[in-house]
Amino acid sequence: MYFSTSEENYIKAIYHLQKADGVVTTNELAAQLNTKAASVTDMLKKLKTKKLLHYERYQGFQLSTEGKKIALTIIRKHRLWEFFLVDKLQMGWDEVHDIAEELEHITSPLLIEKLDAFLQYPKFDPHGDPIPDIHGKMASNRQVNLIDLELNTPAEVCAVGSQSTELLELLRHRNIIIGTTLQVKKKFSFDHSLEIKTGNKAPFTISQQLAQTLFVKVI
Amino acid sequence: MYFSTSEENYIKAIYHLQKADGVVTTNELAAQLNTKAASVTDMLKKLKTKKLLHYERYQGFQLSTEGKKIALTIIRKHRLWEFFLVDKLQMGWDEVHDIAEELEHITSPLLIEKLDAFLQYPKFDPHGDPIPDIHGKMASNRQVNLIDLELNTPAEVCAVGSQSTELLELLRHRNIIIGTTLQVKKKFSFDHSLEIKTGNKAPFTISQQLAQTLFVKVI
DNA sequence: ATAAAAATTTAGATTTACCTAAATTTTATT
DNA sequence: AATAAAATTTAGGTAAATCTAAATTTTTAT
Repeated sequence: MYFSTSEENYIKAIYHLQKADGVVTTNELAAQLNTKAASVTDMLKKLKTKKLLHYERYQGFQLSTEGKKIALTIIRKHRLWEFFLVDKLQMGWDEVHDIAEELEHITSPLLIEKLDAFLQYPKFDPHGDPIPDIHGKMASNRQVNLIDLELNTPAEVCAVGSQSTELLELLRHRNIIIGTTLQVKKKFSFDHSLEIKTGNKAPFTISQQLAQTLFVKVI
Repeated sequence: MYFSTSEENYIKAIYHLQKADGVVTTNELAAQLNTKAASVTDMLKKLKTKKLLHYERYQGFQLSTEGKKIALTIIRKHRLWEFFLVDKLQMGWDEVHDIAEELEHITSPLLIEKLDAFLQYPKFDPHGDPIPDIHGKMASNRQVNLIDLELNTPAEVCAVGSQSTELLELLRHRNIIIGTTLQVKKKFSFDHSLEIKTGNKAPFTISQQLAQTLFVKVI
């Protein structure tokens, strides 16, 4: 089945958002794609008829198994191209994203397998994100300190740096447990505090001290 | 200025056709692009307002200087990617064209300069066609025997293999002189005769013997 | 529990790049 | 030179992916 560039961009964006929030909402997706909610609704209907999406109006949505499979092939292409651009063409890791956004829509599967072989089957892209293999399997993510987590990157809390009761009390208060999914929305350089978002709730702020004791894996 | 994939495909096709025929006609371009004459007319108007084309209705058309410049950047990208696919990814020279048709529309100029450097500034693509440099300059084409000229590739007659009066008489009859622009439209394996087209005229057939005495440069 | 606010969907337009069919212009032929 | 044929353009329409504005549904807050 053929997918347009626009369809592919929606599939990929839904994949990333549902990793963070479980279920995705129309406005959230519209914001992610810099488009309007009405346009999103149109595309959701289209993806539903193509059986890529579980969607009931007003109820949020998620990719189907087939949809996730498509998402992973696109992410695979994106990350392989990023690796190529940095490793072979000597570009900076910070200047390759937009180019890879275009390259990921090139259709030939043979091209991607040849590229993967040429690059010697890299496991991580230049940002540290794992590259799915041809079957969609990928290494689990590197564990990073919350302080180092990139903005708007969904991650899962996987370890804490201490077991002090004070820390655990604070975490309980913030509703953070091992396995909680979150993103950093802002970094304030004045005091290195972070604005955090978990699930669909309103963002809140945590201190540098707290962030330094938390370890996360990018999802 | 931004050009859509479709605009770029038209520009490139016009460039190749005008190399062969001097001036391009609507039906010719429609045939080349597998589309309809009416669609071509629409696009011609658009390219004219963008000042890429000299066009008066019913009178044929040609790229402007600016249009040619754009065409050369697209051809540059196409041929560099073909070189990459064959030289680095080990693909066959016969399986890279369609992939390069997609890759040539990737927009980043930095990408292309980095790619050119990575490939060590190749002068010819895997089909023997010269690769324009960043300024649009390219080596003159390799001289090949007409028998070996690829289908639908505009070429210019640049030498004959003998000066016999019989040959010259035949050439005069066929209206072929040094500098004549032609394309091979068909190859008949039964007797190795070729169907040839020059300018806007109806195609005609020439024998294997005649083709073997003619040398051409791809334009 | 209900009204206000927020989120989502529907309705109806717009732009790009196509198309078919009809009209027009050019070219070829008698 | 007139007319038939071929080429080209115009007119009007379609599908994809957007948009704005209005209507609907869900959520939130009193």
